[in-house]
Amino acid sequence: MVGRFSVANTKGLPDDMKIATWNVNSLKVRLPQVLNWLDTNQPDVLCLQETKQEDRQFPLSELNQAGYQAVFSGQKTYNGVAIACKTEPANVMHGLPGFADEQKRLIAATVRDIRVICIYAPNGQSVGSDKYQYKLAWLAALTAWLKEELLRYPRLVLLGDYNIAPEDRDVHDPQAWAGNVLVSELERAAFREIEQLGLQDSFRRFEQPEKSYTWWDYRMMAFRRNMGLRIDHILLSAPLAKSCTACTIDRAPRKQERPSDHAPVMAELAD
DNA sequence: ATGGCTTCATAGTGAAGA
Repeated sequence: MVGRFSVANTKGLPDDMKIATWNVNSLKVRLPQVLNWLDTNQPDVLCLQETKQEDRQFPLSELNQAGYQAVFSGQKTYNGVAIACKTEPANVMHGLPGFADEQKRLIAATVRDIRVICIYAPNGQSVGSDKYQYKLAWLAALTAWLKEELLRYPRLVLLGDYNIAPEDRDVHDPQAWAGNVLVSELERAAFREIEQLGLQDSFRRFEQPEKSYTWWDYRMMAFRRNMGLRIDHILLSAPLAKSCTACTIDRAPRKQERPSDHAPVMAELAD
């Protein structure tokens, strides 16, 4: 499909879109890997989470040199989200409307004709904790807002670190994790509510290897033993899901020196 | 075994992540 051009496309851009997400666990530390990954994979859009840096530190010129524009919403130490894209982003929005929050967890922009929403959902720490309640409230506010956003932008992708493994097959050891944060029934119900808005998990639209995960603990040699969770997702509205030709997890960066604990996920769209 | 590792922070008796 690469290199296909449509008559209607006056900018001469291909109709294909590669849209990716990666929790980098500090953009400062991971920038060389991010630039390398962009160079190798050439996505049209890369959403980043846990950039962990204030906006004035954001490596905009490095990304520009790599051929990407970027919008970002960061803070010191924690959280932080960004969208890097090859074309001009429009209608940029920071945070969840109506949800007062110091934590930088959402940024949205229109790239070409697609509404891109980059999220870093709260971790929740432990079931029943204050942070767990905050996670559920954040997800509820996200879902309520998405309902309107989908009316404004029918071609919409919601991607990022959801901090939810939707099903037992997304968990390396479902018995050990049962009832834990990231897999608890209320979190999974919140994920299904998002799906019920008409957003489809692009990864599950295709045949996938068993035991496919996007996050592995740094400890216990968890990556080598594939003790992981699938918690990073790319959800597509119906018009985009129809044109999705692939969704893959790229484990290669997790094998490198000083990796993020998350792997990138990428979806490919074709008209 | 509530640990293990990594980051950012500060110099802790660390905090948080997932």
